[in-house]
Amino acid sequence: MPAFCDVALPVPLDQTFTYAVNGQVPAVGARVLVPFAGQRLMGVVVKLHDLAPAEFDAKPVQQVLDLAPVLPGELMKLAAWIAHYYCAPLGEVLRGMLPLAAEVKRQFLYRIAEAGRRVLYDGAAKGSSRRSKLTPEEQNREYAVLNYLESGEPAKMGALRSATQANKALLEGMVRKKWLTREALAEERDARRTYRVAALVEPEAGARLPKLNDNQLAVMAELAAVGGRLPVRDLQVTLREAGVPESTLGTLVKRGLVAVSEEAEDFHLGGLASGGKKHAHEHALNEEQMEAVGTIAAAMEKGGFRPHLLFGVTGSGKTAVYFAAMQRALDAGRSALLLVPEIGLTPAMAGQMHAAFAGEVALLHSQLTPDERAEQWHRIRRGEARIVVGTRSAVFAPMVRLGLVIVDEEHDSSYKQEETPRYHGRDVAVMRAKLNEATVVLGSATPSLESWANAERGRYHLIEMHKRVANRPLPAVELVDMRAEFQQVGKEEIFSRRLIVETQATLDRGEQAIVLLNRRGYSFVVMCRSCGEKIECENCAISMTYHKPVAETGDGMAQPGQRLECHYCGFRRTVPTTCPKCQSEHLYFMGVGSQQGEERLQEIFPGARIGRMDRDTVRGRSDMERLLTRLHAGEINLLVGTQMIAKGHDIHGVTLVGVVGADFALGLPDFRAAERVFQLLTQVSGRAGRGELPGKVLVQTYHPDHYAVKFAAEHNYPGFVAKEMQYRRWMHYPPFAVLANVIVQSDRLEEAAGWAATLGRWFQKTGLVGIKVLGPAAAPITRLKRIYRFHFVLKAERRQVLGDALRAMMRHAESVEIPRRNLVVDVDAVHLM
DNA sequence: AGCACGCCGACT
DNA sequence: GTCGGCGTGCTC
Repeated sequence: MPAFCDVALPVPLDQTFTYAVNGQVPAVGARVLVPFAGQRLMGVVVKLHDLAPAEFDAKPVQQVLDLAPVLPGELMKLAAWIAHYYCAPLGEVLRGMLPLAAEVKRQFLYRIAEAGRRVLYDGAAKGSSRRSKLTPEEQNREYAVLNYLESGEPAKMGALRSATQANKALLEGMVRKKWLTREALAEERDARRTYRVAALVEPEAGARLPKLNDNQLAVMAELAAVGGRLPVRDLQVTLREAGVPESTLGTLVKRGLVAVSEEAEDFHLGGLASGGKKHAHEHALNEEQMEAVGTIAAAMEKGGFRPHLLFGVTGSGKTAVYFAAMQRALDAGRSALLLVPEIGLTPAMAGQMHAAFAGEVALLHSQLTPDERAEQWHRIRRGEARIVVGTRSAVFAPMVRLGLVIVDEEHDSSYKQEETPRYHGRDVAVMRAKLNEATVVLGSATPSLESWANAERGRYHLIEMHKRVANRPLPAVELVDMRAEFQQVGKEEIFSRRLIVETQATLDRGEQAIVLLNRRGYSFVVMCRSCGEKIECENCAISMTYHKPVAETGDGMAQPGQRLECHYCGFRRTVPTTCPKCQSEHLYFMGVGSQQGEERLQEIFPGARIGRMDRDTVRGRSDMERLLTRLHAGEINLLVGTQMIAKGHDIHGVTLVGVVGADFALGLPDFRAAERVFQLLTQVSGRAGRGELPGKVLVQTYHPDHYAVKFAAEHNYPGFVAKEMQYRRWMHYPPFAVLANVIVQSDRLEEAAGWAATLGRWFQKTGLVGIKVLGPAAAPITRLKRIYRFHFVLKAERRQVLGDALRAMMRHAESVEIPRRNLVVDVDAVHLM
């Protein structure tokens, strides 16, 4: 029996902690409850051994939470790989893999202390309370709490709250005064939600039906009418309407005629689930699609790790290929995992999934409650759900016999997690497939340069689909030179005359148009004409965006009032009438956001039925669903929105796409700017002409000669990628180098600057071979959420060299006492902000 | 990250 | 002489 175990805990420390095994031996991959710095934490066992630690006494494990590992071996390996590759603490990686946060609820056990007893016995009149800042009522509650605990029996906060109305702050205050002691308690709870089902009990052969009264007969008849089974809550509704008392069901249960059992709650799909398209994978596939499916299926059959890049133009029917490939995986007795970008998990996709795979599907996305998430997780772990569709973190789904991993829109930057552990879902998916010896397919109409390079180097097998389904043509793209437009019109207008004419024509023909305006809000800069100052967030070095109040819309959706908002930290303030710096009244609102676009379109096209799709109008899952339903039904014929509208929606009536200000990013100092613009233009263009009628795209641009814009207009991905590769090669950027962004941050400017300088000197002195260090420099966003930030960019030709350099830097940072939390390491950073 | 522990000013 | 507010440092 091993004497010790190493446990990974969810703390930002690059180490595991050793505990003494105490009685039951936990398995590697099982959860344990351990004492840690006066707390009780849930951790995952990563190693069992007999090596007694020399420098400290290992405390005993408090409780073993799982007999068997919650995480199978390959997920433990994947976690270790992520921790190493992304320089992240293993415990934090593991925390991100488990949904079980929902199952371990942190709680405290309160007990009366000596001082508390004295207060209670010496009586309320005595001294200390007079000086208290608490209200008399709060003091009364404190006494109630002391009374409640007087017997010496400890109590949880829940019990104290219901008995005395004490809240957390009150109890914490009493602990501080030493009236109470507090003991951390982590409690496991069953995250499964269940509901009761009533079912008719099969009568024994030959048994005579016992005598029943009218009420009882009514219940039996109701159950028989629906096939013998009905959830109790539904049955009760019917009975209430029929005037049958609820107790009747109980009577029937007692008489053995009806049985009531607990069943796991099923996952609810949104309203589009049953309607609309069905059996996408049964549609006739065209030749290219068949070939793609064949290639993927052959790879699965051969077995082993086989990465593929599926490059298919927008509208080429990649989704149908995914469905068919997943069906092949099921047929082979394997399971399949489909990753989609954050916004890509549209209700339509969920509906198609359910139609195609019914009970085999588990959906994992950001809007599940912790309980729902845990439930899906368990269904997958038990092998009940063999088709899993989800966003980034679904890459950790505990699949049984995983045979196929698909990453849809693999270029999408939402696969990159922007907090620790800063992993890239696509790259983790590839590693996962490798560990599981599964086939992996990365799909996109605009593959990332990294993936394209991997295909060119022969590491990924390239599958191409050049044709749209039903031989539909790609839309014609026309560039509108906004510099010429300005010269001709003589003033700055949001929409060009060309776009207005085309939009009008489209609406007149009874077709639909969408307009991309890739900024939220009304105006994204508020500037003072007197002093040139832009209004910045109090917490961040970021311009605040003006949001205009909107009159109450018909559907009862209340809109927030007039305000300035920081899109990074969420800080809001009222709109000043004078410049905060110089008191001048000449404040100008500049930059057009989607909200202003909508308003302007309403003025130009008063008859149009306009809808807006951005993070302000689409907050919950149902918002998106409602908007898409109205769009499909033609209730909306002109949609304006941010890049949200560019992602994957399949709306057949759309024949015109207008693009406004999407090339703005080309002016930014970001080596991926061209790639981003190309992807956005291509993706949004792909929304046009997906139905019977051909589509058209108008791109308003100030950079009509830029290669990203020109190649996007020609639907020429190979052309774009060739040019962009050249540039990346010259500049030693990915995919010709690997890169990491290192941020040094502190709420004190001098501290952050000092640490950055210290590290800068170390880099210089150490002279790492094979590494190029840029910096230290102020980060592009110098202050974020009240924290000052400096950064370095590290580039290397070899992955190994980069990792070694980062780890050496982290060791040095530790030796000069730069706290770990003030050092952010972002390997393969997508945004260098 | 939390959470103890300890130092210090405010108030009786 | 207490209370409680916050900065510092450690966690198997």
